[in-house]
Amino acid sequence: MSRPVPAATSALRVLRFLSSQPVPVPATRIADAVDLPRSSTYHLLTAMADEDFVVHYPEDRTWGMGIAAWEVGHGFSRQEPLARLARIPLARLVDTVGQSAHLVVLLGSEVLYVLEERAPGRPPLVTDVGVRLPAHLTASGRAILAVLPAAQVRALYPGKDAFTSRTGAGPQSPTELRRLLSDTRRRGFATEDGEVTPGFASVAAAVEAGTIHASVAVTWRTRDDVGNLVDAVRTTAGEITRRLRH
Amino acid sequence: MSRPVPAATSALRVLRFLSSQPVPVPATRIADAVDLPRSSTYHLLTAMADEDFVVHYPEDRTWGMGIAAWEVGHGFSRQEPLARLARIPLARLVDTVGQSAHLVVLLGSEVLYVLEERAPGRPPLVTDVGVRLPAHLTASGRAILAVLPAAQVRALYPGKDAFTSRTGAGPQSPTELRRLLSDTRRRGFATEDGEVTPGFASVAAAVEAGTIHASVAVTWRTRDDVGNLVDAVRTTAGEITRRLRH
DNA sequence: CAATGCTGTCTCGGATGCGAGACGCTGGCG
DNA sequence: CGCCAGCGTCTCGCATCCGAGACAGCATTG
Repeated sequence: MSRPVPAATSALRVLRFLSSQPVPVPATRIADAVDLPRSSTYHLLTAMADEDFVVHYPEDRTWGMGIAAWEVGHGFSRQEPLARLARIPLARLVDTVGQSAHLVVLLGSEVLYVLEERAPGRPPLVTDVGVRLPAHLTASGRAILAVLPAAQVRALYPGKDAFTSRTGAGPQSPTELRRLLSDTRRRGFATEDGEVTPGFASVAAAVEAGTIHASVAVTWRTRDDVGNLVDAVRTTAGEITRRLRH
Repeated sequence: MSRPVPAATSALRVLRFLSSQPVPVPATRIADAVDLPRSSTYHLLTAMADEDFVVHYPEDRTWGMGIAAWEVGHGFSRQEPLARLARIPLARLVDTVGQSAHLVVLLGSEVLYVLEERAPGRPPLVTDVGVRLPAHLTASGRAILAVLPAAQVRALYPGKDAFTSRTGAGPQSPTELRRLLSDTRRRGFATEDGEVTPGFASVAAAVEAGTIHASVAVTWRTRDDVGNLVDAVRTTAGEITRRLRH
């Protein structure tokens, strides 16, 4: 087994904690969150500030994210094949259907929004990039779950307790989820209507390439009249899949 | 003076190095880049992988950025007032003028692209988010430099050597730059035509709020006929400035 | 003005993380 | 096939980093 390297681990945890906060926070809060002694926290924060990963705002005695953290995040997008290759097809999809689209990956039983392309005139970023949502409530998540082996879905949703809900709608038990996913498989795409945000609906199709579990989705206002989006979404998912396989 | 916390510093340097690489790299390259002993590098990488900041690809023996690094980057965007507040005005600007727009901040004598809104039908991301370019060549950079005190501009561009060029165009000396910036100040906006990418031109206006040095720009293909963009760009810059001041 | 709570700095001794180095493994190449 | 370069793992002893705690500055409160 490998050595712990606690200082490095703490630094990374501080970064993660800070990134989850909407605004800069006092040092004591960081120390509590990361479970680190006071003095070590200050030493650590100072070192991180030297590297521009955190910024100290002396006037209001808080610490926040630094520019280097931001650059690192975008380094990931450049390096990650999925984000790199999906960008252009996703932009084309938005131009074709005139609605906002996004790309998500599965992270445990949640989906993480990795790319978003806003359609002109729409309020930007309904579901913001970087946000996580329960997979079983989103069209994107359902599209991914539908192509996973049944055993893996069972492991992610062991019982009724695993089923949170935002609006009361959506599956409430493993049985309901199983039925939903088998419908999805039969149709070849996933849907969601008002289960994430009332008044908005989505369709999604999975991107399959080896170990990568992702999906493409388009979201629109329910009251808008949208044409047939399904084919465009499936085509885009297919194209991203093809690109990932070279 | 503060204690070094070398393990944390090394971890951050590894992150920074990895984020600058277009693809995952072998461990030895990382060890060289960060100037760390081999065995320590492996311990560090393992610890970072445990926290999902890096990923090990055993099949091709390389290490790349992990999902946590990405999340941290987007935490910054959420936390940073500039990125948070500029998002919506920038989207409106793109809808108004029908061309791609972006927001940059000054970092030394370079500009860093922080936000980008693509216009429909345009190839996405001419100048990608996260990219740095020499400030004196871009409209965005010139807009910022034009509102800085002369002494600060002199400090950033001490002599002829500071003036790199991509296409041969652009200022080559402190004198030329000074004239360019005084023109910019008189006009109230900055321009650039083919000096970053041949065939593309931009206009930019500065965002001024205390210590923040940023600007908004619109870029278009020279051969396209675009109407009067200047007013829209200046209005947007003004609105972001107002939002930053509450 | 005194009291209080909180932030940031500094010191110092002991535990412990760190780096040198050896070893086994694998895949590429002649 | 045999060789070799480079990758990943492991051990071990010493130097060094870490954490307890004391202290000083600065608000805010009564």
